[in-house]
Amino acid sequence: MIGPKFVEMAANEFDLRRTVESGQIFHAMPYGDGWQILVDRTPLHAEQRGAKLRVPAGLESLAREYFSLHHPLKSIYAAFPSDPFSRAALANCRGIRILKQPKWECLATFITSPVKQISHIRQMSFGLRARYGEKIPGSLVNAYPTAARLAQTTERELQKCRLGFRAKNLRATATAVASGAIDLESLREKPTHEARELLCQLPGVGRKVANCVLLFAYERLDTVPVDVWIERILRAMYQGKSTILELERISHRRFGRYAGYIQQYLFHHARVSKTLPA
DNA sequence: GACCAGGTGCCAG
DNA sequence: CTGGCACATGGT
Repeated sequence: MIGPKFVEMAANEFDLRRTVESGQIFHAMPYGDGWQILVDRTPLHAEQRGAKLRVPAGLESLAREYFSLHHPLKSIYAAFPSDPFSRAALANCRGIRILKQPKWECLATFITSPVKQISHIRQMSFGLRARYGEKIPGSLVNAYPTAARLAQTTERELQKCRLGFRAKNLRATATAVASGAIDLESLREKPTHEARELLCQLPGVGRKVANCVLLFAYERLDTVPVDVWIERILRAMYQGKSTILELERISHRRFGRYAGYIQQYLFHHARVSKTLPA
């Protein structure tokens, strides 16, 4: 590709394509032999060749942090359960890493996610970016709109991005963030349960969305967001009638401190293979 | 045209 | 605390 000089970095136990297609982010663009991912306001063009990752010179540390190249994948693999479905998930999803996402973008995106397929979440993200996001030179997509910008819109305006009943929640939460009623940065230093409690006070944020934000933006790798897929998987794995909350607790206890990672592999494997545990 | 999608909030029992 | 339902939109 023409453009800035590329440098190679070591990236063992990393699968770029699987990672960006695993339902964590919704705006990665295929580009050249790799992907362009707008990380906050920095377009990150990454290509993978085996255990090497090629990124533009100067963006190595951004790439290391965003792709979480410091996570101990070998230890995480070792924590996987030994049932056939979990082994198959590991075999087929090896190399997926939990990204470190910008906090507001992650929160806002998952507020738009309830009862939507991943392709629809992608469409809403692109719509919001195109209408309200800052243009970034060299980027295929606009930045995710700031909370302040979305706080200025009206619900009717937001509906043009086809958000449906999510528009009201997104606008209200944008207002809470923009006004300082909640400080997303300060959640970083709080225990997970306290951070979750604060997030759940926001309109449109329940336990599942809060857990996605904790896992994908706050590096709480033991957090398990239980959506319809994970619910079906866990019900099959641990037969017996349990509430969603109980399923979350069971998996947290059984999977351990990387439960969120294991959850992500089970989720992605179930989706791509269209199978559930026997 | 029913049915479902990375849920949440609210209400009845 | 638990189960049931509405909520917008788009794709099989």
